[in-house]
Amino acid sequence: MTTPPKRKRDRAATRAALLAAARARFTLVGYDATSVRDIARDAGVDATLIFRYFGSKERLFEEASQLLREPVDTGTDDAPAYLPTRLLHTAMRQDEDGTAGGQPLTALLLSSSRPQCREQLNSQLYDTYVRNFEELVDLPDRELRAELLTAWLIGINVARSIAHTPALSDACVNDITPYFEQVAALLLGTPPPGESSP
Amino acid sequence: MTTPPKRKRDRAATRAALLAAARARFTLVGYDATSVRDIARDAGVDATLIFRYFGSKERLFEEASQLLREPVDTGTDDAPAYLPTRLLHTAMRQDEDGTAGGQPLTALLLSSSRPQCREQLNSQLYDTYVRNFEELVDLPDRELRAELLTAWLIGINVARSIAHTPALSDACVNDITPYFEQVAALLLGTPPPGESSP
Amino acid sequence: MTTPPKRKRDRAATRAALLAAARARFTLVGYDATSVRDIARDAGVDATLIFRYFGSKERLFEEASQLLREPVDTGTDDAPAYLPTRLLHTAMRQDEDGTAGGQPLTALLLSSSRPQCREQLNSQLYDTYVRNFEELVDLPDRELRAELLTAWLIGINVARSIAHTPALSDACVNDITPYFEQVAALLLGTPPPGESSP
Amino acid sequence: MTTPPKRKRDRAATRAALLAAARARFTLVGYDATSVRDIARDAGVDATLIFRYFGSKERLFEEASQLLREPVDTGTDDAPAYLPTRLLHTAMRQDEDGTAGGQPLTALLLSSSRPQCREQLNSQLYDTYVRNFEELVDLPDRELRAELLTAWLIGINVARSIAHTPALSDACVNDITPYFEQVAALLLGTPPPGESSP
DNA sequence: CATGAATGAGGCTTCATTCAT
DNA sequence: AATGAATGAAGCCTCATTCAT
Repeated sequence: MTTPPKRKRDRAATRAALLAAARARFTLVGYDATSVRDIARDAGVDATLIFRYFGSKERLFEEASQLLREPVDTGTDDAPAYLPTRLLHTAMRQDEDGTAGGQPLTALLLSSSRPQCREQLNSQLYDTYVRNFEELVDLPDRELRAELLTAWLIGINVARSIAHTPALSDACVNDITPYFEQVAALLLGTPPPGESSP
Repeated sequence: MTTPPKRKRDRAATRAALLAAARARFTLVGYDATSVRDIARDAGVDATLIFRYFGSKERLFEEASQLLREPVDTGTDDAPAYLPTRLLHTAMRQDEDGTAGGQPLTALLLSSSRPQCREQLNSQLYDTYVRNFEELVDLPDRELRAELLTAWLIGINVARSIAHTPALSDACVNDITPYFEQVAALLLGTPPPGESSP
Repeated sequence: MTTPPKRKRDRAATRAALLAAARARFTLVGYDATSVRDIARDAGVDATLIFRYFGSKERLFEEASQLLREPVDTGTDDAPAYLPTRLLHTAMRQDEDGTAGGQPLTALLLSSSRPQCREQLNSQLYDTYVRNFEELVDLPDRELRAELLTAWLIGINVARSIAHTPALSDACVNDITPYFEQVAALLLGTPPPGESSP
Repeated sequence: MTTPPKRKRDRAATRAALLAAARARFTLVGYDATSVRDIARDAGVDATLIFRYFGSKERLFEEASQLLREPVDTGTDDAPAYLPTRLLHTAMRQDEDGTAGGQPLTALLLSSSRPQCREQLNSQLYDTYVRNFEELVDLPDRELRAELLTAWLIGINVARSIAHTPALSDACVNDITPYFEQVAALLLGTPPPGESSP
């Protein structure tokens, strides 16, 4: 790519650069191990601007880790059978962005020494995954089943972005989809989207 | 007796106390958020002794997370069908220990900002879980299937010890075992241990 | 009309607004605790204009505290017996101005960490009070007597604008005048203005 | 004096040195204009020790400015006529300590941009001076009379330690006592301690 | 051997000030 | 002429670590 020599005097661009750099760092090493100077250096600007634009490192983190708050189109009106698959894509979205994009889930996990992050992680997991899965279940142990499937998405994320286990790191969404759909059907008690078998 | 009232620990006991305190703290909040003074206070000794006995916080962490690595009896000679269930117990062991015991996986995850931890996490996951699962598979995508099941164990651990999702946090191993055995059978292509269905 | 809705101040008005805002802030919390952005916000203009118009915060302060220094009509030609009373009015003038006016003495006191302020405070005290009192005295210890009376005016000012002691804060000049005239007469060795006794 | 080459590894001595240095600086230029590094340099120790021994700059200030809290022997049982004189000594105590001692009143005044300091100043003034004066008065305007005399002590302090007016700065307590006793008698309506006239 | 005083590096944050638009 | 983006210095504070005692 053609890196511009210096992006200057552009509020929106600087803010975005800081946010991107923060997302990348936070996703890579978490909150504590990231210094505001690191972020600023990556963004190519002065560290003071973080406070100008975000108020504090903490608020920058909140904003950077809340990308997942994109409403997660929970299936407008197509068959609910495809909802699990769509959430799998959400949890693995990192691929499309490239590494620099930053997976909010990873960032939150790596920053979980902070109590606020644990809370945010918990509520975000519920809103994004558990709640949606739960609505599909019509069996005993609804909550447990939903959380078990959510846990799997968490684990897939960890394996890929933190532990870097080889097979899962190399796999793309389509490689995993058939397995996921089978297990989702089993846990939630729903029929799989098609009749495909891996 | 002539010994002063304040108990005078011998070298081994002090070392062990420090190690235990370190393990507990690292499991709770990870490397960065744990200070040597925290550990020393928990152990009831002076912080300097950490450097005397371990050289540095870093080496204390290495040793503490080594200790966390127990050989995991990989199924001595009983039916291999029970191996997944045994590894589920390993991943959920936290309950029996109480919080202070320290879940190796949790500690490593919370400290994953450190590159060494990632490597250790990766190799430990492989040795403990992936390798064992892999040996049970006799289908294409052996590695991927093994890692997918491992990812689930990771996720269950995270959901319980970090995110604290309600249903999974309250569940005990026996609540989860039936689901796990079904999914394991599905992913690994092995018959479930009994004919039980949840 | 073609002028944009946001009022476009002319140079003089902006300068005056900054000066007024500066005077008020400096009087309230002194030099160190006042930031240029505070002043600019109060004046409703951009902080840069402070540097454009005054060069630096320091020079703004100098000018603002110069403005505070009004010539103090040292008794044109009426009976000198009324001079102390007039100076009491000067020292308590804050009431008439309202808070925003800025009491020179208070501003200088609160900014006395700066050496320049101390000098200015010293010379201003001399010019305004000590010198005038001294000329009334025809006894030994002229200077000391004049300074003792000046010190009282300082203390009254501090009690009212900084320490906020209740009775003195609520009192108006007329409540204090009789006491002051008695003490002034005693210290300066002059007859009191009238024969009034409190 | 024979400055010790280096006072080392002595908790009490280091703490005392820091406190003395802090008192001096705070008395000289107030809270804002004093940096912890300044204090530490004056004390000849590392700035970190301020946090080790006092917790924060703020708590160091509180401790340093509370010296006046020495109970101020409010006249055990001798004639109350001597109380004003004793309080004059308190307000001028700086002489005995030398400049380095630090007058808490001065420190509080120079730090009055901080709201906490204003409160502390107010309550300390009341406890030390106003309340004691008030008890001597048996006339109307008790509170006002007491505050007026207190204001004078404040002003004398300011004139000597901040404004440095020449005559008052050179004077010692005995030079001022006769004037003070006369004025105190006048304001409080009490007979002067002896029959002395200046 | 053990205690704890001392240190230096680095973290977050705010401020006055300059420079491009 | 005026706005506000950018900067560098400095401030408070915490941490791991070393050094006397």
